[in-house]
Amino acid sequence: MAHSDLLTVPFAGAPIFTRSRALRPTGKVLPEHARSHNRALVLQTLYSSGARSRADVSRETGLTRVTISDLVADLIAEGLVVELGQREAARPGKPATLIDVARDAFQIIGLDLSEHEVFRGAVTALDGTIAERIELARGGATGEAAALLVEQLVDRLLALATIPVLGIGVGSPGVVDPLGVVRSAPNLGWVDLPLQARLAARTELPVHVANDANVAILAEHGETAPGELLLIKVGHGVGAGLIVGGRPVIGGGFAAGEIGHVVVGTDGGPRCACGKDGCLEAWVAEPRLTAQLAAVGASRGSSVGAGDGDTDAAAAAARDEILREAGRRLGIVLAPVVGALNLTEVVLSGPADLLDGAFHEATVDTLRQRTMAELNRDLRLRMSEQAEDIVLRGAAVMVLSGQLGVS
Amino acid sequence: MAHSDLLTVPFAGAPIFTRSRALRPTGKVLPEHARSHNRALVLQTLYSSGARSRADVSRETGLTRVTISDLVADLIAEGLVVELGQREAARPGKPATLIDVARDAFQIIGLDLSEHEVFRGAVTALDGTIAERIELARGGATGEAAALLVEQLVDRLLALATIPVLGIGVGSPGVVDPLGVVRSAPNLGWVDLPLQARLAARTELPVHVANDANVAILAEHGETAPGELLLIKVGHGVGAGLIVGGRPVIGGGFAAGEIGHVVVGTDGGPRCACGKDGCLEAWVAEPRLTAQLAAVGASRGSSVGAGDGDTDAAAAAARDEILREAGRRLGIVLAPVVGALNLTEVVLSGPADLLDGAFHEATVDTLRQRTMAELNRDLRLRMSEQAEDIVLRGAAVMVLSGQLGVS
DNA sequence: GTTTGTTCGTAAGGTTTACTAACAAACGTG
DNA sequence: CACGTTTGTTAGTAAACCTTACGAACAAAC
Repeated sequence: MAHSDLLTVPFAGAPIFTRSRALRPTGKVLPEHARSHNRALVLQTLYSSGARSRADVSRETGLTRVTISDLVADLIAEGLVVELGQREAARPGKPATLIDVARDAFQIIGLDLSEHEVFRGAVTALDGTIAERIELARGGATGEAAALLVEQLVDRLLALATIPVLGIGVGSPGVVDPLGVVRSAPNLGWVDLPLQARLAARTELPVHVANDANVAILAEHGETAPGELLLIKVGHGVGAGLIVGGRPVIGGGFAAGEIGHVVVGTDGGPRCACGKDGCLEAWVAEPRLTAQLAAVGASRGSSVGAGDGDTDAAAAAARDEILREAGRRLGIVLAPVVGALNLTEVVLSGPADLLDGAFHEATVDTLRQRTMAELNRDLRLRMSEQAEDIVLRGAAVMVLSGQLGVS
Repeated sequence: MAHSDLLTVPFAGAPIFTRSRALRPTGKVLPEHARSHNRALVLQTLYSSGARSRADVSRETGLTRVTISDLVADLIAEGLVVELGQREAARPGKPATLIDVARDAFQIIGLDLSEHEVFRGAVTALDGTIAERIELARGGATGEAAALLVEQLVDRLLALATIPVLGIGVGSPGVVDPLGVVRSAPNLGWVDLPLQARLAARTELPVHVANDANVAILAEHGETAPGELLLIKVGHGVGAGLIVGGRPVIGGGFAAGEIGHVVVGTDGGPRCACGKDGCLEAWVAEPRLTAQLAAVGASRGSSVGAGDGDTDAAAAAARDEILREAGRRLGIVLAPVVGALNLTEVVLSGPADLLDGAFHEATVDTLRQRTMAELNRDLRLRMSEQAEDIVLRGAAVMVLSGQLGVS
């Protein structure tokens, strides 16, 4: 009973439910809402499975061919789906007319405001492929100046779009509420900035704004789609995005994933900018790591120099030790989260040259040592393969998901 | 747009969503499913608001009076709702006919298998009020013997029920999957025990089985119903129940909340039965605490003795220190979870004489010290008011929720 | 005592939605 | 070339909720 994920089916004596359904029905549901859901289901099916016939979609969704035809007619009329002509394959019966999401009819604009020095933006295809890219040096701008910079970035991206834009997705640092108000972003000096409303008013397009890590996890989730996923985003700060039960976690105060200032361990640690000792961010944020590495002389990137072998080896060992300790600290903080949520997959996103070696290993080892082995046997910790575009691509997914019900 | 919690509404150019909707539509939705949802909505409204007229329900739900009348007619025919006669109040207009959930027409059977020495069970009213109660000494029974004991308990409870039984709810220790198979419960020696199926076949009633802490949190959630809630259940072991985004968290391996064997801090700790040092359970499980308290001579419960004042005061101080340290350890483990999920409410369940003083204070203090103050300002940590019946009452809620869509 | 306005619950009819049944078109196969 | 298969559409039906309308019952005002 797949639909029980979405609707309660509360007959006395009815089959037992999966417990994934809503505990409290929140409002009425009309037949037209069911139709909207089925529309999204069709788009979802086409988007993830590629070009199909109406009959194929019917078989995959369980809806009848008639209903699919009807839904598809609406979608074609709206320009969201296109007919691609007849299927080539040699099969008995009337040849199928292939249909697909109108992948080339819309572009998406994505913004990544999470980096310290630059605001990044891109025009992408529906699948997240980046067509155009702009970086705008922030130059330390904060408050209204930073907001104006964002608007300028959007304007320039819109000018680069060659076809209609489906919507704008923004990954911002800080705490962002569901209405797209940046409640608090210390680095940018934003407090209660109605970014969604500002951009929507300016562009007259659908705009979605969310926390950068929560946006990034959408890019990751689009690929494998497990029910439980945690993404750790290491950059100027440390943030997390969470998907639990297949849904993004927002948090009671809209601050889910703000894990950077949780204290690690019980043995002190470096003094953090927030005043506490041993915050996760004080251990593993990028600036701190690079500074530490520089201090031991193992320069980041290529450590090739004129030094002799011994020095090189010693430097490499010192470098590994620093990264291993940082990875260990991340594992210490994650262990309770992994245990409590019984997570199956954790993804690391950030500079690969820092995270992808000793750091990664230490985090895995620490997680395994500090959680119950039998329960978390199939826990996977991996590096994100999305590199620096993860927020931009996640922003595209956010728009796609929000506007079409597709991911 | 309250319905967007349950159904996607994916028009291009449609209003911005709350992000609480499903990311991936999981299956088709038919009008009849909408009807089921609305049925549950009516029951929910009546259950939580008490006796109302059809017109009242119409106003509260947003459905028309006609539709409510139709749904209520069905529910009355099935015996789930009853008419109570006319409203007394002096108001203009035709007097309303009050209707309510048939609170006296069904009982629920709840089982709590989480205690070490006894299996507890109860016959409750729909609201969780306990009508009859049975405790069965386990006597160290494990495996099939323990399963037979559960069946015996159910039989005896069914015999005590005076009216039809809506269903059976079971809170079991260990890992329980959504189909009610106890995947693993070391204390009871259960591995892949299909408890739900066995009891359902034996009684021909709807049966719901879940982990004890996940059941307990339903009892707590019924009262305040915030979106995010964490319950820590301290007993022979330590377990947690989680509600995130209004939904119970199950976990990728169905082991969400199994936090007892997560290692606390970075300074070692007592050796745990699982072989690791410093597991949460080794710090704060009830047997360990009582043993420690006994060792310093501050006997649990009344510490009144023949000793002089100084000794008493010293013993009390030692006792407080033990509890404070345990509470601190709990706070250390919870801080990352609270931070990552941005939880608003944490509930402690267990022996109040252990948890409700220094322990509680230390946990709160530690949580505040180790998380970001601004984000978790409105975090509340409180003792459960449900005492020992929390699992039994949660089991009733689980049945109510599963069978009627009501909580 | 009558009138007026309000409220309740129901009845009738319409719209939306997805279903079943049936069919024409188009193709491969024997 | 006849036949079976597959596709997509047409036609009709059932379910679910809506709007509109109405009788019944009551309070308040006259």
